[in-house]
Amino acid sequence: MEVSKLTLRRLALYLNHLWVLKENGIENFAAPAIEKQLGIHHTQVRKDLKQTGLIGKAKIGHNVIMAIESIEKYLGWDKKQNRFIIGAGNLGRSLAGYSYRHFPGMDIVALFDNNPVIVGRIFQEIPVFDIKDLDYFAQKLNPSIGIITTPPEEAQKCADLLMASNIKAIWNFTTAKLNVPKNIIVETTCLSSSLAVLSHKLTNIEI
Amino acid sequence: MEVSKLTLRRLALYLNHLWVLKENGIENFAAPAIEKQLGIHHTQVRKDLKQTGLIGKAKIGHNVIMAIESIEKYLGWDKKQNRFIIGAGNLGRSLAGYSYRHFPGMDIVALFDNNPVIVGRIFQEIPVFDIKDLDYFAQKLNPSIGIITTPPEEAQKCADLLMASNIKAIWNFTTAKLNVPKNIIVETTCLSSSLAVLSHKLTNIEI
DNA sequence: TAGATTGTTAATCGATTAACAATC
DNA sequence: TAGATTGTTAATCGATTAACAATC
Repeated sequence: MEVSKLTLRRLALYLNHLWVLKENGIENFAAPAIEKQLGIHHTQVRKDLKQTGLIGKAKIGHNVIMAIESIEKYLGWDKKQNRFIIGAGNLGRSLAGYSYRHFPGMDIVALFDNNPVIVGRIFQEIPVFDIKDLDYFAQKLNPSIGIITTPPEEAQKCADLLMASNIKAIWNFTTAKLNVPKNIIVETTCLSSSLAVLSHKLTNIEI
Repeated sequence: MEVSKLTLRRLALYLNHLWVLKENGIENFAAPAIEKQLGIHHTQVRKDLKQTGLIGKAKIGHNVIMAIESIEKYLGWDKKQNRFIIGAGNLGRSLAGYSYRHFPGMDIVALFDNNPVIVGRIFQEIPVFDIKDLDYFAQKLNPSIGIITTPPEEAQKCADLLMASNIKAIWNFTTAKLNVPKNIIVETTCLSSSLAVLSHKLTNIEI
């Protein structure tokens, strides 16, 4: 059966938490403790972990390190994968800087831009190449994901370029709706959606 | 009854789409067309719009401009509200640059940072102030939302400062779990959650 | 042992989709 | 008028929570 999107999102949250536990040298964790700390029901936590193949021990719970490995493997974050970012503006540069710590398996190897002032520069140790050379570098580095952080007007053109270079997954940070064939995976992160939730709560609390 | 978070998120998506229609001078739109373009079921679209008070006309649908106004009002995006960003790194600078076009009602009036190299500079026409002066500017500008874009280790400290300056809503872009009293509204945007969905799909399609 | 935690099944809850009469 | 679209109610679907026996 298809795993739920919501489970996948929660797995990322567990990981964030487990890394902190690991850093603090904590060996085991239990679902009821996660419920307290992250506000996710303990039964839900167990079901989510089970999806990744994890089996706990009664009274003890789960081993932190084994759980991290299991979740990372399940998400495909256990092996290095090259990623490209299209659009070397502030958002692109910001994502280029996310370290293994927060995005394991997320190795940005190149930024691309069409602005000659930016092309050739280096941000967070990642070089900015000319968008015209995307295909050349794609052949060389074989990236699995292309991340689009351009203005929305450029997004479709960038998606087309990525697909032409045989990239199968796109992480879209623009508001544009991308037109792609069914075999291409697109995940759109719309920041204004999150703001909508916050804003609405705020206006209603003030009444 | 409480409106669903999912409805609020979708309302932001409709807005993105409606702005484009408005720019193209289109007067009316219908739910079945939205379904085609955004992949959201037409019954769902009508229910969501109805939440904001919109009533359509059979055979015609809804007026684009009226719908935009209704959704913006519902989300509290119809009136100017000052916002502060804590953390003037790339992500903070990026958000500072979001225009009214994508984030109406989202007026960033100040960035704050503790890095003396950055304090005093201006990004996207927004000045960076010293975090020590947060309270002074909060009294002056009365911001409704504080946006945290610092490293996760600093996030709780920033949240405490925001609350001390009487800010009631926090948009948290870090992986840290913030400890706040119930009357404070927190919305956490976890970028790695979206990546998790994409990554998992990618690993499974390759099998 | 006693009791905390596990995994699983059943019950509940909420969200999405289907069906359909009303309407412009 | 005919037919596209509306709003609403009912049916379905899926996700969350409750209950509980098993276990370490």
